[in-house]
Amino acid sequence: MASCDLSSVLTDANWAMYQTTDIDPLQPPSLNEPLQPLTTSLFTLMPSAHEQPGWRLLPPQYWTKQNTMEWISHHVDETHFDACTLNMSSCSMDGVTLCQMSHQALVSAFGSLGERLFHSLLELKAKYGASDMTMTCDFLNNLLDEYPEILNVSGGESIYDLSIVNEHQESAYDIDGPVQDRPKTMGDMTPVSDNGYESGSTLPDSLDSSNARICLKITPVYSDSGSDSDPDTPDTPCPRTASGTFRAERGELKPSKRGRGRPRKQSHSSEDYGQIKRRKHAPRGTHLWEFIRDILIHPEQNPGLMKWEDHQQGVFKFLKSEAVAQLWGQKKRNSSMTYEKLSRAMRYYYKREILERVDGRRLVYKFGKNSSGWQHGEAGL
DNA sequence: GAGGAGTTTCCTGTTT
DNA sequence: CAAACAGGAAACTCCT
Repeated sequence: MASCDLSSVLTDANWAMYQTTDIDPLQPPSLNEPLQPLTTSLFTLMPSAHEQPGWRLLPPQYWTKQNTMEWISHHVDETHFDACTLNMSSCSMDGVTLCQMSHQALVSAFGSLGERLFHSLLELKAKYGASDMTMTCDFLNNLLDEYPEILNVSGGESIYDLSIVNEHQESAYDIDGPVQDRPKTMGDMTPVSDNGYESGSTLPDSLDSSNARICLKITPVYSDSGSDSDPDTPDTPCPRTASGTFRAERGELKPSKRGRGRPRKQSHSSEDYGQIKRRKHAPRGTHLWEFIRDILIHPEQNPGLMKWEDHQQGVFKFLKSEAVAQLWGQKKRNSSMTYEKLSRAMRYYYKREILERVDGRRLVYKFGKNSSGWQHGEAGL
């Protein structure tokens, strides 16, 4: 019963993140926090920006219940703690509540995991400090002061519009929706925020996604002015996603064939962001095939995404290929992931015999001899 | 910093 | 005709 409730809930949380079109976009995000408008809008937007969990981006006191659960899940994973022993109600608290918990309270609520959670919480509190949010906002405001063009591409946007974002939650979530469903938004977004690649790789943890989201929010402005971005500037973002949009929308922009291969990532000069330091690389996570395997062995957590065609043989099928790709993209913080790209990576596994071909069957793959962990029926347990 | 693994991105062509 | 499949090529991130 209580068994693995946590993982279910956590998965639900993940799903909520993925299924952003369905999640409570209008859910009042409990904005009791004493935040200023900019802050409020930013942090309302931030947590679902990418796969990067909100708890990594926010000070604990600003965590939502979901953030808290993600955080707990993170430690459950790291310690291989048996989540089944956890009481779900203990996990369902926001950051404010969490921060008020004593060491003893944490231990009694989470057992042996509580000790670790307590220290993690201490570290996070120390790391962010109470003023971090303010600093973040200050930085963003300074950034906007220094680079008003960020908001002024079409001459009218102001920081005020950022707070408007918060008033229109559907917009906020719109930018979170599956990329496939919002090519224009993303395409339009890229000229400013994102050089057409990973957003914010040049921004620090606490800022990158928030910044990206600001840009996301204001991007509709760019849709008509994208060409205004100075084509003479060496660093002119000419993002792939955007160029794709442009190509589709503007015949005259159709360039000669682009070169083969992955486009070179736009590099910001170090001065671009002043003192901003480059974000540390996220640790390499699970591999794609493991991600796929995990979806298969936890079908209850990923309803309708994939299914076993022949579990004994390791044959499985994508039911919602794009959704799986989006989920994978979310995990890798890559909002432009598609099934096409994912499947390319899958095909590389043939050579390594992690996967085997299943001829003549679309969306069907088979685990190969170099894969593991899918054979046993831990699924659903 | 080099080099390798594991993707990611894009492309062209083929098959279903 | 669209979607999926195949696989080459090159860029990129992360890790050792």
